[in-house]
Amino acid sequence: MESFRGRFTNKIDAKGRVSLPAKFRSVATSQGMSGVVCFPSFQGSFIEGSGPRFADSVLQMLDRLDPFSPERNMLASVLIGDSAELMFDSDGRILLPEELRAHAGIADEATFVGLGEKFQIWEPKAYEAFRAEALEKARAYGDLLKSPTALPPAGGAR
Amino acid sequence: MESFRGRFTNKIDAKGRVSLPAKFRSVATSQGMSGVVCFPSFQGSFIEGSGPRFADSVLQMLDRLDPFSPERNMLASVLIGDSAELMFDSDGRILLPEELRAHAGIADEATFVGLGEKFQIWEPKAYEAFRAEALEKARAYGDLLKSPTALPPAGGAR
DNA sequence: CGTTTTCCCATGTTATCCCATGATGTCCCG
DNA sequence: CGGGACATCATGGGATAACATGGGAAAACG
Repeated sequence: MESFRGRFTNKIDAKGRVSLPAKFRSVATSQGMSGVVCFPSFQGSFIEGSGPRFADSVLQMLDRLDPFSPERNMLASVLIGDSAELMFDSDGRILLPEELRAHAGIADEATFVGLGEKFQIWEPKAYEAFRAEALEKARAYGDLLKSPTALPPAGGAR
Repeated sequence: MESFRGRFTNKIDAKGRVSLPAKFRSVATSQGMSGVVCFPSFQGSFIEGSGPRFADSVLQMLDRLDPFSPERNMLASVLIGDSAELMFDSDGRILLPEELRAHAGIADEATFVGLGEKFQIWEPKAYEAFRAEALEKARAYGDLLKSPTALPPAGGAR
């Protein structure tokens, strides 16, 4: 099962187009969609994106909440209301909506970060800062890596 | 169950290509992947690599965390975002990304070290130095290796 | 109509394929 | 036991394809 992996920084042209990294494109395509689903993160200034599979599971997660609860409404308005289905053109590019770009503070370059089932789109420098912090915290969170099915011996991340 | 074993030093050509040792190649292939997954170690200046089995176990571990939790986000950024899927070409070579090479200080030669479920890629001289130290430490750590048939099952994975 | 989006083509760069070479290792047969 | 004959492997280089990127023209939209 393919997943989004790796980090790529691409340019945004005058028309607002940006190449979705070829590898991401093939993941989305393998899930049966000639595009990706994107929405603003509610945790920071970046964009969350995924193929149809994860997008569907988000819907399922929402359905587990009380349909009229304020929590569900809030989450749904961001995860669904603010989301966009971005189909890639014949050259594999997508058009990032102004709103999403503004949310992430993206001007003329965008960094795509693969995270497994989903990926994120960042303003390059902002990601650089986030990553530095993540690298540090990762050590602290390392304990999570040792859980149940345990990673093979020499443990990947300590 | 095959595992990565042995040490090999190969040259990197002008295009950045390097032969994955044939034995490593067959391990990856036996796990169903015509390539390997590599990422910068956050413990030192070398590259970590593995076949799909180990890589998938990392993905599964991440899937046990809530999809939007900061923990998952940070771990995935480091473990997946910084990793690269390197498929070998028809001659069994991989193309080491500039970033990984820089992290390991690799110029025109790379040393592959098998470690069982995963392997590492080092700048030859750097590995030489590490190995000398490892040999010494191994003496002290030797006690940690308990016989599998020893009485108390030493509880879980560490 | 004017604006935005989509399609199509051009270009430079990078990655991939394909073939050649030499070195090493393996196997078989005398 | 020795000596090829042959496979495997690492390595180099030229040719080809894939990719990111820019721009013009057609099409859709309001």
